[in-house]
Amino acid sequence: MERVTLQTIADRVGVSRTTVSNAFSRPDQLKEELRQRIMEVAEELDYPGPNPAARTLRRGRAGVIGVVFTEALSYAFADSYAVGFLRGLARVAEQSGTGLHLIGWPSPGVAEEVIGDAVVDGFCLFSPEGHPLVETVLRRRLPVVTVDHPYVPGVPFVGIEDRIAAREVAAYLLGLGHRRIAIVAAQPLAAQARTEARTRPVTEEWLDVDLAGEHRFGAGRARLAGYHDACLKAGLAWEDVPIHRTTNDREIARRAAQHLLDLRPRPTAVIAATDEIAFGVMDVAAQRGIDIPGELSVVGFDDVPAAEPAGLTTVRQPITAKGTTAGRLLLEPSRHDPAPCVLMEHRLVIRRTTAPPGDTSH
Amino acid sequence: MERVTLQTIADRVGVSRTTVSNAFSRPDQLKEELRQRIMEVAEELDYPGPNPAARTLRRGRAGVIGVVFTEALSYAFADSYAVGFLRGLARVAEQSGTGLHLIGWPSPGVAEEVIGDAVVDGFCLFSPEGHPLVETVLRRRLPVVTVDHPYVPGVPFVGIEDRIAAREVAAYLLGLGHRRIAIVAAQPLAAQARTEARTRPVTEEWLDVDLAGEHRFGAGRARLAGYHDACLKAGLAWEDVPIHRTTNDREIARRAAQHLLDLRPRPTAVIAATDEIAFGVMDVAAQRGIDIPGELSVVGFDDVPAAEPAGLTTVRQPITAKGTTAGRLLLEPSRHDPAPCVLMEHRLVIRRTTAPPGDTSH
DNA sequence: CTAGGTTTCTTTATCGATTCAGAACCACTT
DNA sequence: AAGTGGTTCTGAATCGATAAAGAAACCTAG
Repeated sequence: MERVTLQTIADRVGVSRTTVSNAFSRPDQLKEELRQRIMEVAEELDYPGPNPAARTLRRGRAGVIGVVFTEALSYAFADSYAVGFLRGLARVAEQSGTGLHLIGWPSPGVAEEVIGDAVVDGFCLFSPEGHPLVETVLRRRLPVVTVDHPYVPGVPFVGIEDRIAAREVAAYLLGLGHRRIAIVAAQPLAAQARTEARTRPVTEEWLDVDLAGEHRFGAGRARLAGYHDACLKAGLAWEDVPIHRTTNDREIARRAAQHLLDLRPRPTAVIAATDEIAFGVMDVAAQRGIDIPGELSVVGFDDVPAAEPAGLTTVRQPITAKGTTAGRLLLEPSRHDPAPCVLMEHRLVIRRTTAPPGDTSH
Repeated sequence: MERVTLQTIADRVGVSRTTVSNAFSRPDQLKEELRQRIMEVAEELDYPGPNPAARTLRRGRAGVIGVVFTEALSYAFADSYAVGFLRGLARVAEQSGTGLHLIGWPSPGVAEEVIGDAVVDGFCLFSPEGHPLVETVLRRRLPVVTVDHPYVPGVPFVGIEDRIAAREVAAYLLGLGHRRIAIVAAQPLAAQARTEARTRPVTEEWLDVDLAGEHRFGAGRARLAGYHDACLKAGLAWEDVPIHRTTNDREIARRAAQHLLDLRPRPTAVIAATDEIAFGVMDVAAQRGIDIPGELSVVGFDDVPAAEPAGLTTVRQPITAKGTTAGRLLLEPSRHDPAPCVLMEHRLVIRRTTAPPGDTSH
């Protein structure tokens, strides 16, 4: 049996293809009676409706936006920060009848092809710090918005002032009196691939935080720069601050935490570059019977939903609002001339995982 | 400036359009030297790569599957059960280079159009209990897999034995000695729309649980039927069991919980049809200073990630595995003849929110 | 030196719709 | 009778690529 198309129906009813097309897409363009007849025949022939690919090709509009993650999607769905962002993005997309096409980066090469083949009207790049996919996406010459670094000239941007926020949270710990502070940085997979294995001390290259315009680098790096600023100001030698890096994943972060809590003397505080990582640190502390905040203070970053019940001191940023803003930037028809660069608010939220350094006799 | 297509490049280089196409899609079909030259010209003309819509039209394959939710996406992303499912689905999709097109149902009418226009090779219907979108999706005549009810004849299905599992969890509570049990059922929005406002006693119609083949109805209904079975067996009059229904949303569930905890005598146990709802009940209990499990036992269903830290007694079902299974069913090339109906394992997980009825003097 | 096989590129025929300009018809006015 | 304006429908052109088959050039071996 041949495939049923508009033409099949047109022939059967005895009208032109155009008229059948109108019956589906512009019912007001033809007599109700004829439309009825066409619909009946369509039903009879089991016509599945106008082919979306053909329609998209002709119209030049897909009604879908692509959301590109730089890690595997299965990771992204485990990360409440990413999910919160999607929530916001979905809200505005749905309202305008726009679909969401999610693209992850499970392994090098796969996503490149998917991006090239994605039938979309624009892309949202989620936290693509230094990732090769950025290039792939830009080559499509479609509207793009970047979320959370890097700032690409000419491309709309949504983020927060990571460096400043990081400075605040580190300053808060220092203000409590902590001096033996350890850092768990979130280094994106892409950067990691370029250097060595995980959970090893951060390389100088990646750690060269003394740079202007950190927006051109990742959020991870910007936060690190902020921690650095605060330490410097408090008179702490940056060389004395142990730093480990890890992916933004609770389980993987645990490994880094093991190393840091093995240090002697043990740090009295750990700064985690994300909440997810902070949870990993707390897991290990709990497992070893280290009291938080009595023996160890922990701070995170992001204020994901689970942070509140966990009592985690962290930096709140408007996760969902980032999504809605990014969505609006992408869907707005107006051509912004200087690409907008939206910097959202953040706030230090003090909960129960931080206290002045206490019992540290180890 | 005119748009750049394969033809533009072909003309400029002086070869046929097909050759340029091959340069992009089948590099082995032409001399490396020529390919280089074509790529150079493409670069020069700022060609964004072969148009995906045109490509899809010609190839007849999109490399994308649609995932249809029956609520707004912004809700779905707040529901860890849905997110867990997506995680599993994403895993298998990514491995085969398949994209994910998410479609929600923010308000009647919008999704229908999006579904009709979705450039996909198949659909995964997520828990579409009695939802009108099922029809819309089926009309596309593409491969479909249904997750969690209803069972549509001829359509592959993935789920668990909701009724049996629900029976178990209710029987457990009854076994502990509870007699004043209240139920918070999860009624899908679609069914709700057909009846009245939320948080009112379930209508007889929806509640007519005494039916064979509950697979044809929703998971919500199947679970209710299971609770019913257990009560009946324990000699509890079904009429005496207060039931409220609500959406699967923590916040909305709180309202239902308010009503139930206002009852005098107050129930000693609450059966929630999902964990998310159970959390809502626990929120209200905490807010009113009702001790769990001392004064009130609570059980959920699903065992979402947050259930463990919360100590919630619940029914575990393989959330992520459901996603991978659904994905495989959809991506597998083989035509299953009798549509497969995969029933996965479940298990009652007893934690800290349940105990024999204790202090109930109110 | 030629039959047969490769490699490399071209030609022709779609994929399935939408757009846009215009034809045919109708009812009314002047 | 001719002009005006609307509705309803048609035909041709187009969206941007890929598939399949064929032609030309180039090897290779007998």
